[in-house]
Amino acid sequence: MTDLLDRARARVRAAGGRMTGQRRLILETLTALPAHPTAEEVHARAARRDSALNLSTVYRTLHWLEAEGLVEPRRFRGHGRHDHFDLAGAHGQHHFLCTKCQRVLEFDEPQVEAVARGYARRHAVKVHEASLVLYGLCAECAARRAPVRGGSA
Amino acid sequence: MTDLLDRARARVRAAGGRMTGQRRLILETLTALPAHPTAEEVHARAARRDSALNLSTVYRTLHWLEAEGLVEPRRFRGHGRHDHFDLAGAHGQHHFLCTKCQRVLEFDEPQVEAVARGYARRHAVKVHEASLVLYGLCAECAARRAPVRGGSA
DNA sequence: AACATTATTGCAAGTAATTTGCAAATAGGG
DNA sequence: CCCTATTTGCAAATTACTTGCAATAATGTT
Ligand SMILES: [Mn+2]
Ligand SMILES: [Mn+2]
Ligand SMILES: [Zn+2]
Ligand SMILES: [Zn+2]
Repeated sequence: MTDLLDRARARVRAAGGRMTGQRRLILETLTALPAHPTAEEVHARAARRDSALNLSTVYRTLHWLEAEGLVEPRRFRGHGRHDHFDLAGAHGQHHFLCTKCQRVLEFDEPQVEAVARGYARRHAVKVHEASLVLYGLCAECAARRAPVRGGSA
Repeated sequence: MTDLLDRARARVRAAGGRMTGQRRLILETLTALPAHPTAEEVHARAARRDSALNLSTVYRTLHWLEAEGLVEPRRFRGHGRHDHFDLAGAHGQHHFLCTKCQRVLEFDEPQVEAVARGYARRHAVKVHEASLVLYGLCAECAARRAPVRGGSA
């Protein structure tokens, strides 16, 4: 978990940048929070430790982490127009999104990488990342919608 | 292609709605345009035939089509924060996005549906749609970046 | 340890891409 | 042709960031 902080520290130095208290705090917050938090969520949680932390600093840090490949931004249908930020490597790479309750579940699936490699070879392109999103009904919503055979009427 | 217009007409009637000239125009524009146009692009093209058409009408129609399952909204990294709208069924279901030139290529890949079915069974969820996005360098950008073995120096 | 240098931050104002309220327009049934 | 609920055009509002700038503060230097 401090692995992220270490990697970030290395990138900062390599670029002649500075490891500030805000960056440290945001990095720690990112590892403490559940998957794909929004900038607001990162800010709200981090502000519990430093109430002076500004939301724009959170955005700037998130974008810097994205440029360094340590964080991956995501957008989900039905979640308004805000971005979500996932720590690269942590949690699953793919997502299942319930179109009824908007719940987002993460998962990994090696087969997807195989599909990506196949596409890359056939089209002479390089693929650095593959992201699969499945849309449907989660177990609970599916059960509530198709209530046992025979219905409740 | 008028297939879309017919399906739309059916949904309109079913909901006690009206098939206006604007809706007809937007539907025709959608089938005439290349894949995943933005609302602005749909508006610009449709306005060539009806300069009074308002952008908000385009948005309203696009969202109505989305609710009817005839159009699927997409967001791509590196494309600012605007939405793109794909006709359901037309073009490929999956996308390759060049992170250098931002080009977006569409493709189909049956294996992805297989992955989706597997996930659905193992997690007791229903999957209605699967969307794979590959990020990398397109053939041209890859060639320009890795210029033959030996380099140009 | 104090200094100098310049990356980073906080704050406020600005922007892009929609979204919404509302009065005027009109599709379609009678 | 009328009626009237559905749509539209227009303008104002909103969301989710993004940016300019003066004040701060992290690091290398003395
Ligand atoms: Mn969300
Ligand atoms: Mn675009
Ligand atoms: Zn659900
Ligand atoms: Zn390219």
